[in-house]
Amino acid sequence: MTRQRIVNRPRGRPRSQDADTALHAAAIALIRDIGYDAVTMEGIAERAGVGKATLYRRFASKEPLVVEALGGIMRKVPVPDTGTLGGDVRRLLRSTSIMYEDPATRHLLSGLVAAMARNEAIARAVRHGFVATWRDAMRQILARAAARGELRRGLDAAFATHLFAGPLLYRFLIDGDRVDERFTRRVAAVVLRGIAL
Amino acid sequence: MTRQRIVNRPRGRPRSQDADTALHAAAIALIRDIGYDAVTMEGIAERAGVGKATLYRRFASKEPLVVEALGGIMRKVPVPDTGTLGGDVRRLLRSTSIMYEDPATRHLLSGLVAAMARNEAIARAVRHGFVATWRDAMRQILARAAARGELRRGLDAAFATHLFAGPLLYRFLIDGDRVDERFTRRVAAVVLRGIAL
Amino acid sequence: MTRQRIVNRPRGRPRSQDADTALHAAAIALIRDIGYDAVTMEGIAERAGVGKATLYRRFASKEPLVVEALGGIMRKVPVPDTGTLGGDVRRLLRSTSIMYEDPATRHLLSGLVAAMARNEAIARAVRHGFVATWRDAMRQILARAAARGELRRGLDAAFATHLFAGPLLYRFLIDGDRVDERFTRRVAAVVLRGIAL
Amino acid sequence: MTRQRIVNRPRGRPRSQDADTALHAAAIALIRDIGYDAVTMEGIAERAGVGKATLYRRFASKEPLVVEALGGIMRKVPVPDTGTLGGDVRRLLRSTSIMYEDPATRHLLSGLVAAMARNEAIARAVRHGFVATWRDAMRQILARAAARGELRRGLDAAFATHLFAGPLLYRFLIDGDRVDERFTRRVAAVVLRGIAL
DNA sequence: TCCTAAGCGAGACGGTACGTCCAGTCTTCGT
DNA sequence: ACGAAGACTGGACGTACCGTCTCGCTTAGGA
Repeated sequence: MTRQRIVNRPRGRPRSQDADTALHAAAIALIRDIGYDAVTMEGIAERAGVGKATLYRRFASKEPLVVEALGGIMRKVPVPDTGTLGGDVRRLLRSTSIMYEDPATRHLLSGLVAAMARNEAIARAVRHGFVATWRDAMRQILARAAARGELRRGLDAAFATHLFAGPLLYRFLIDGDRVDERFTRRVAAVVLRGIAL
Repeated sequence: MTRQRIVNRPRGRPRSQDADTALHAAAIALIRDIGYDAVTMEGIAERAGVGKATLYRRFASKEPLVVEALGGIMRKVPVPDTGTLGGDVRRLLRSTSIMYEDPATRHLLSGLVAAMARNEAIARAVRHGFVATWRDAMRQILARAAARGELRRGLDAAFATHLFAGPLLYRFLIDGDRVDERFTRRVAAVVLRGIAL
Repeated sequence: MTRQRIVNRPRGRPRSQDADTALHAAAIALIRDIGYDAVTMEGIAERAGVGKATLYRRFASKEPLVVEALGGIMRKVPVPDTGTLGGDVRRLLRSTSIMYEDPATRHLLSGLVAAMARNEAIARAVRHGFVATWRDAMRQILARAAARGELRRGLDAAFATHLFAGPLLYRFLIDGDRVDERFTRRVAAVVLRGIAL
Repeated sequence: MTRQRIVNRPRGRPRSQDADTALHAAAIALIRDIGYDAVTMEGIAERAGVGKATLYRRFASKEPLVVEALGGIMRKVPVPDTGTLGGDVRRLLRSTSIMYEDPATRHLLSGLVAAMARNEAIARAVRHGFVATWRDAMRQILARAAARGELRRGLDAAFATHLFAGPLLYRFLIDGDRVDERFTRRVAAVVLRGIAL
């Protein structure tokens, strides 16, 4: 007896991978060139050399497109392992702040936060992507510190994320200031002292 | 010789105060009803029963209008004075979180953050308004605590604002979770310990 | 054991000459349902259960398809032979007018004239089809009348067609009125008198 | 006592006469350049230098626009008065045929007939415009001929229109042939004989 | 009491982008 | 090799807003 087909075998011409790639690239390029808000679906399609129908077949609006496009850019948060809690936290905050600092991604991020604030689907996607990744990194750092006896066990990683990442977000988003190393070190120092044994 | 004009004495029919009021009200109402992004200048003018020219004579775009309209709503952050640093901070955070919680202002705030992220003029207005007010409240609290000897003098109020308000912002904006009293108390406790003498 | 598929049998190759039939039927049906202009190639293909490529392999546009589809409908103009010129003409005009009157073909005909007016290929096809047939019928009638001595020999059949069929066309196309028997009789009477010996 | 306002005083900015003129001109020009069917609303608006909204505010589709635009072109059918019925008819038919012949209006006319065949509103407009004018011309000619005793009184002008204009229409629309003077003279001769006293 | 300037609501203006639909072509899978 | 399914680019559709510009009409202060 032959194995049963999984399900829903696609019929007709399959979707072009090239079109996806071109759309992602066009979206990123346009956001950098003219800013998130000035980007239009029409402009993306044209820049990508893709018909509007093809674009709309994939993305109902520009937000999901941008989320997907950004996925390839800010996917990785390297989990540091310096041997000490303080070293790990400082390095994690710093690598995050560098992302904020990068003029290339700067506008993308603020635009993305804007989109999250208004669109629940975007918000969910980001939460399950970058945000979850960050929190997991924090969880590992805390777990190792606990294993070394630097910290009590069971400290809430989500709460630690709020404490460490919140100040950076505030400075970036509300103040519009640079999130430099001096700032991340001060945040790390104060919060680490606050959550110490 | 004729009397010198003081300055730019207005000529012609003065601007209607009613129109301003109606525009503010219409903007707020529409944001609550259909969301910040779906609000259009056209819609505001119609809802306010005001000509579009009248609207554009006052506001170049919807952001300044919304900022002004919101000014009347989130003007006051009462500066608590409980006699202890901890009490003051807990009360300040709590009153802030209540604003986040209020379903009435919730959408307004996220929409405003969205606007800040994309529009420098809005960002400036908000920074010089609500944000500055909050930081001043923090400054007073810290000063009183220092005067009581609870805290060292000269602690950076802006930095304290990042530490206290940042986690709330993160939770509100990124997680989309309720900013309840338990959360504000935990933030207050950790950060106070971190900045303690 | 191979189970027999009840429904949703995947339609593959066995459809060759059925496709033509289905396309004709779909075209006719759609013209009646939604009108000539609202008919699209896409709609015809879908209604016929035929791929668009299959459709385009047969017809470059909807006009040739419609012409071919209509061929089966308005193929025959019976050449009357009543024994007198007047009888023949009256019968020919009447049978033509009945075609105009038929609510089923009415829209098809006006749509076809519309297509002729704009598309030379359609025009040629119709001229070599229905129009030529009609003129030949007229030629036979005139020839028999001449043989009977009712009419001079060599009367131009094309011109007679203009004289007899033109008024019907005008009434049908321009006035949008019914082309009833009273009308065809009056036309026959006047024109016959005009071309009499 | 002051006179009452008539009615419905217009409010807001009045519609621009320039836009109307530009739209008419653009429609005519485009039909001549690329043919009736290839003309799009978008193209008309662009050629006229007019916003699409302005165009759609005036015309729901291109047919009414074309009808209106053509109104200015084929308004006049000069009613001939040569002193004899034959002279009048020959002149009327000839001036009509010249309109058919004019390469400028040729496409317009066939496109218009196409539109009539499919759109009742267009058909009505044309019937009450050009068609009615032509029939009235015919009526005057017949009346003068009757007054001169050349013809019996009360001959149906509409029917005469069918007889005279129908053959021209058929030749123009179905055959696609030139409607030259020889043809119009032959038609005039036969039909006049057919309706003679 | 008029005059003049700037206000007012209404709505048309030239534009841009929207999201949908269809044209005509191309690609994959299954028969 | 053919046929269905459905992807592809391209472009018009008709709508909604943008920000500007007339309209006819207040509404004030100054002459």
